[in-house]
Amino acid sequence: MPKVGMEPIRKAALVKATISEIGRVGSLDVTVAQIARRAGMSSALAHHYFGGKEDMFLAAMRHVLTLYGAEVRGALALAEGPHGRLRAVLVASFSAANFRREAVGAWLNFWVLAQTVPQARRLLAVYQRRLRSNLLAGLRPLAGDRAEAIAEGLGALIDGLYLRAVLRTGPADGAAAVQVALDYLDARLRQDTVGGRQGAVGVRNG
Amino acid sequence: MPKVGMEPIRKAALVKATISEIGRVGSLDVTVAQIARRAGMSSALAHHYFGGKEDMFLAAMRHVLTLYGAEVRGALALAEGPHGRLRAVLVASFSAANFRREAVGAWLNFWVLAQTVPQARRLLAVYQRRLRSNLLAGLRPLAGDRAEAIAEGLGALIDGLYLRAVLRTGPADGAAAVQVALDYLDARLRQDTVGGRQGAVGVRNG
DNA sequence: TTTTTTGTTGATTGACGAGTCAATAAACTT
DNA sequence: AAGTTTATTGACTCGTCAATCAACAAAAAA
Repeated sequence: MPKVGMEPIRKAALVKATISEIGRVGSLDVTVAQIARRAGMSSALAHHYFGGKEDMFLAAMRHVLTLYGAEVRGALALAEGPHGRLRAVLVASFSAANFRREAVGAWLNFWVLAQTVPQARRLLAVYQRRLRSNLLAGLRPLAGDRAEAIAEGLGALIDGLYLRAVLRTGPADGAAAVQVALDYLDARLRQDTVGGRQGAVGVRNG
Repeated sequence: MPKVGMEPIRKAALVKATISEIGRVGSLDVTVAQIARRAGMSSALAHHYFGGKEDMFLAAMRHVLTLYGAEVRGALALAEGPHGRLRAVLVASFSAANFRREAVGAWLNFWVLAQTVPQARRLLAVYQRRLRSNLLAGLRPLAGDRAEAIAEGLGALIDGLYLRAVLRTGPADGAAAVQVALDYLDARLRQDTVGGRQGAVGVRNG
């Protein structure tokens, strides 16, 4: 059977299997054997192609991140104007592909991984920077110097919506999540046009 | 040495040690031996007082949740008016005690646990319901029928801010988090008073 | 055709960890 | 004093799993 040029195919299969298994089990407590089996090969082969389990995790994370990045870029290419670009980022973030249970579960566990594995932390930092920069690009023309603050809140809100999707029992509702994010955005931008400084909730005292 | 009435003391020590170790290691991959050692006893004794590792996790989770609930209740007792109550919930959520690295790290891992352990999921659901209800109590007088939507967003935002605190290297800045949440609140409430239906970002087309 | 490179796996190793048990001892009861 | 309950641990069992290895097979290069 040994055909040649298997390496990329097997690696890709392992990456996919890693994400699947993490999503299925709901934690990083997946064995290499489990992953390998789902990818249709022996555990020894998995070890052959990747240095070890951690490398598989990192490769899986990179893959999820790459897919996400590609989707955002694609949506951004078609978007017009600051509003359109912001919408695009949000829609892509909660697209069916990125917001499905499996991916979200994997995402949560990457967060856990990032607490201890510097490589993972770096990858997550890359994602955050990219998200922030994408948001800022759309926000600056609309909110000026308040763009930074809005972007920070919006970024956190997106992460929070992901987090909450993990717990929901049914299938994740991307459209609803987008709506929540858009409502936030709408409110913050409107706030700017109104122009008052004093917050209705007493923002500055306390 | 065997004094009598040790049970509650040992259990409490184990619960605290569990939280500490999860926070320190950054994952649920803590051994019973580690927890027991930090609590100053043998692993056999830990097994004696708790049925198993999972029970320790759940007890730890319950404890964190209890502390959080107590802090919120305390803050709420002093608060006046809807604005004050909302502020109180936010300030308590990001108080030094609840927002310290250790607790936040534990929190993240409870989320992971909730993916597979029904008990854990139920506990988390309790927290979410309570938070939601606290927020709604403050929001309804201020935002009427839009309270639900605002509460949902605010809840997700809070969770997201927790999530992001996990990744930050320095000490968590609770005051900054509160500010972000208040800005959100301020914007959403103001939005109401302005009264327009059509979103500035094109909220309804999609 | 020999050699080398690439693909592939079953079997094994070595470590680690959850949970159990038997044994010891202090305190409380009768 | 004898018996019972509570506290406590070292040692052990049993399972699991990451990682390695030796061996085999096919393709490519020499």
